[in-house]
Amino acid sequence: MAAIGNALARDASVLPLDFYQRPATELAPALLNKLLVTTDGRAGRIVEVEAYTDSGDPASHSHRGPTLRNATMFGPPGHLYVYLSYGIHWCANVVCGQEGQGTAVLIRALEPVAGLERMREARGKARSDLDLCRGPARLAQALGISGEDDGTDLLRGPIRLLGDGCPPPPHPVSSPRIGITRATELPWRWYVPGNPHVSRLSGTSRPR
DNA sequence: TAAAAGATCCCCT
DNA sequence: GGGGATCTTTTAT
Repeated sequence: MAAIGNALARDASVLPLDFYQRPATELAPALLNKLLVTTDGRAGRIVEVEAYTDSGDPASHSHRGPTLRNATMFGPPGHLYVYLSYGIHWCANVVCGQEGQGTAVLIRALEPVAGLERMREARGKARSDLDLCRGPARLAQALGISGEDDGTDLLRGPIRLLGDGCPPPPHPVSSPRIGITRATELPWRWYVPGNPHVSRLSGTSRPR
């Protein structure tokens, strides 16, 4: 599409490896406004993220050490960790830090930028374009991300992360993480203030 | 072998 | 705004 075509032509920078080689709490706000792009032309701007740090974080999948499911999370940074949530929903994370550390950033919401027709097809239940990518499982469905994409190299594709030439917002907002039951006091969720595609504007995590 | 929990979404009121 | 769906992964017995 023209939108993504122009963005690629203006600044097609794939984010380099060292962009990912830092703590999740640093990478998370830096990911805001970056572009998640698929080879078939779907793209979204990241507007909401959450940091999950190493085994010291009781809410992180890496808390109890490596398992079959979270193996990608303990792999090299710059890769996509995709897992199945509640037995139904796929969610996508950006692996960061150092290999073996087990830290990643959950992508919670995107603003659709290109390939909206394909997103609408993939998200038949979305009642409006605002619901296409608002929520971690929704954006995965909209972009066609599933378990087959676990371990994808974000520098090579088929799913890639682009710099876009657009810096993070000058004043990203942080709040507690959503949907977890442990370490709910840590303000490790960041979002672009005022963006309607953010899943929840005032964030408080809900106990189950 | 069994049981419980889970980084959610959707529909209904 | 609230509750049910749904099933994989992990941990306990």
